[in-house]
Amino acid sequence: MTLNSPYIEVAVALPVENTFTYRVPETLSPFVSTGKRVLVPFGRRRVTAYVLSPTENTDKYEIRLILDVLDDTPIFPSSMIPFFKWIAGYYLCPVGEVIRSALPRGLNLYDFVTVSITQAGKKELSGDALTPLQRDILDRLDRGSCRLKDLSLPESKKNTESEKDNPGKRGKREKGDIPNSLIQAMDKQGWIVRERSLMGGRTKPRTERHISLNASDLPAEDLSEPKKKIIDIVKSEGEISVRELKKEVPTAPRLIKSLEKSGHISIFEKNVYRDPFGEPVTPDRPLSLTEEQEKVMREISGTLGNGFAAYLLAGVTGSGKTEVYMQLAAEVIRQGRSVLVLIPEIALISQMERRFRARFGECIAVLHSGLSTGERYDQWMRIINNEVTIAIGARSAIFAPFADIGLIIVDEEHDTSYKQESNFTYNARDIAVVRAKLMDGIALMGSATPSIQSYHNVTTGKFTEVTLSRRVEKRPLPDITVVDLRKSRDERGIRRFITPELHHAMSETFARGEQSLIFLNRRGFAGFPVCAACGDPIQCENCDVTLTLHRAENAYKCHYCGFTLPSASRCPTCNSPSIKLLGLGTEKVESAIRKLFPNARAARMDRDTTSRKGSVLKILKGLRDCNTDILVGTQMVAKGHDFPNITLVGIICADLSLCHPDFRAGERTFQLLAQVSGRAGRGDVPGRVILQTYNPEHFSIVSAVAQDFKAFYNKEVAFRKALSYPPYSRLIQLRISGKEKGKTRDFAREMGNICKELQKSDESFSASVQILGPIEAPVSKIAKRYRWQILLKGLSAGPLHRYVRRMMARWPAVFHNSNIKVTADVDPFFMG
DNA sequence: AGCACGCCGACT
DNA sequence: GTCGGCGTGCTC
Repeated sequence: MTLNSPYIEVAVALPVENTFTYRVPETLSPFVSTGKRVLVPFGRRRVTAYVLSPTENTDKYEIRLILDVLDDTPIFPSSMIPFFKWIAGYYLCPVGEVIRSALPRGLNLYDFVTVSITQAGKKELSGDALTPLQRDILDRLDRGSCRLKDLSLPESKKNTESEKDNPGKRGKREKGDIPNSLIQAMDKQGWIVRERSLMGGRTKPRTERHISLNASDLPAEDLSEPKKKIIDIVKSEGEISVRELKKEVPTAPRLIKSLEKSGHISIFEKNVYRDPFGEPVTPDRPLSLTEEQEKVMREISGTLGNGFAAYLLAGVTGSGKTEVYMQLAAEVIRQGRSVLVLIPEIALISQMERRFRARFGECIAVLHSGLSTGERYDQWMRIINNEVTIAIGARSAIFAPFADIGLIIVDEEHDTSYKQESNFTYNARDIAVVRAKLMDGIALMGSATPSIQSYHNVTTGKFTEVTLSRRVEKRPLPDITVVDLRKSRDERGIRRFITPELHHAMSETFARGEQSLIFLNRRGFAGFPVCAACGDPIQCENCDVTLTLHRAENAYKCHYCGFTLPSASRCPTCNSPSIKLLGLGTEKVESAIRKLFPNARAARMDRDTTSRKGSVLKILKGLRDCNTDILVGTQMVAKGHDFPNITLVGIICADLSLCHPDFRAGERTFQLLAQVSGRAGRGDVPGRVILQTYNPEHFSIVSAVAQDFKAFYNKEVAFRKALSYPPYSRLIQLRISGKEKGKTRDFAREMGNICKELQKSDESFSASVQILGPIEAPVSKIAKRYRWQILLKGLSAGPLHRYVRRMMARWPAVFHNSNIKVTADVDPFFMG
């Protein structure tokens, strides 16, 4: 596309609200188009910006020229711009930030400052007119120039190391920042110079050396045998990479040089895609559908191509949702449009990707956090270059740069990993519906345990419900037994959490040669270590939480910031050596099971055992090959994996997720229990579930036991309505955090006053916006930052969002304060 | 995000 | 009296 106006509207890749107008010099004009990145002067820096559209000069500003065009082809289609703008508006985030987070990492160029020493500075080093800090800086620069940002780092590193030696910690070491004024002064003195240069753009296409035969057909007779072989291969292949060639002729890299010299072949670099796929899969064909599947297919495919529609596919585990997804996808592709499939983060190596690849072959891109930056970039470019029609991935795949999308599938739509918690917070499930709407496509959300939000959308007519209520091959649902943990309260040791009922069931299962899955939603060994002498819990230095003992690592660990304390430590309060280990985690359960079943092969699956790449696959393989009899795990085991030989599921304590200070605790508990239970008996053998709980009469647990979603929904929704929580209201949480306890508290209170003031100032706000707080966050300190929060509740999204936008516009400094951070979390998930 | 400008406390 | 801290505001 060529621009007919020399002016363009861009969004800079910085947290800046506005968009900006630049002029394109004639020389660059043919290369600029919507969706490309350009380098622009911004203030006294150069930054990367995204071209949004051509525009007119408004004469309001002095318009500057763009410096360069950074892309050969657009890196996002212009049809995505309304989507980006919608997200920016809804999630109260600058559009440049939205685009930056959507694109592959490591593409952008940015200015940075390097500092180097001058001759005058070197002379000064030998004198004695310097302060120690100045001397230190010049001394380091004398050994080599460095980035301004890195200047303060090496020394503080030394400090931490020396301080690590003595266990008497509590050292207050801030990151030894060097004041900018000092650098400025030294620049003035002429001891140092500062320069700006561009950095970044490290993510690039990978190239590989290829060879091809030259047109002039030179005789190959008098060549050596290996050289002849190379010529033969290139003759039949046409063009081949040196890497491939090496497999046939190991000495090829040396030989091709002389072949090039003699004019037989030419060598050149060619862009290649990095291959993120694991082992190849064997192709399959569409299965014939059950009557139920057929009905769902007919209902949805009948509306394909007729504009926007949203469906909630409520399908029990094992009811064959994936087959429906695939056949719908095939239909959409036949209509010439693309398909987007979102899956929960944890199921990266899920069956979904394998099954889609088996059906659709090479026309699939994958986008998930397991990819390297380069692989991610390549997958992105395959989509941009129209080489694929389907993209599968975790939440960030919602930004896959297809120009036209006919169908967006969100599998396990209730899953909390669709909510992004860092950077700008979005919910991929929610914006999937938005993107489908903007594209006139179809959003299809599937789950065995739908979220309250989505089911509510069904009752209001926003979504259409379609159901798969029967398991394929008519496997029966598992039989669930509830064990009241209050009755085993007086037991000691292992018996307290592995009740006789569970123990008995496990023995039987093991004796029959079948597998058991033991679920506990907490990792580590003991989650509540307490000093036996003074009774104080062992707490994290940086966070307001109790540490968890991890036996395998011989350390107490903080699950929020990663802080560790050697397990041999004494009580930090009273220095007593005896620490009682209360609470339990998967590690303790695993060791108890090894004691109870010395002959069984036990394994554990949680964040600690799966941190290394490939370890999940290994654990799953152990199960599949029946090399594991008992698997202990956290919620990781509840998600998306097929365990065909498991006939018993044991839930150690169903209540753990119930006691969070969060209105969604019941919903999460129900989903987790229903999902874990669904893991039992997927093979030919019916499953059995032992569910241990302290609250056998809690409705989340009762309905999970009955596998009755509707019963749960009706109770839960009544409670939400009574307290006016979502889906009967909208929430925005303002999070306030700072390093100083008192200042953070004062700031939060001040902020609360601002909120109230704004609310009173406008009648539309006083009627529609409620302010709860400020209160100290349930976890009052994380990573040395004190946390407060204000919850804003509105009966509808419009006024609530307008209210916060007004606040951000009127008190911008409040949101861009250097010491105290305020962020707005739209539709918060975790209230902690 | 950076970077400049502008206003108050502890130093010559 | 100035130096230098950081709160506030702007970048087409």
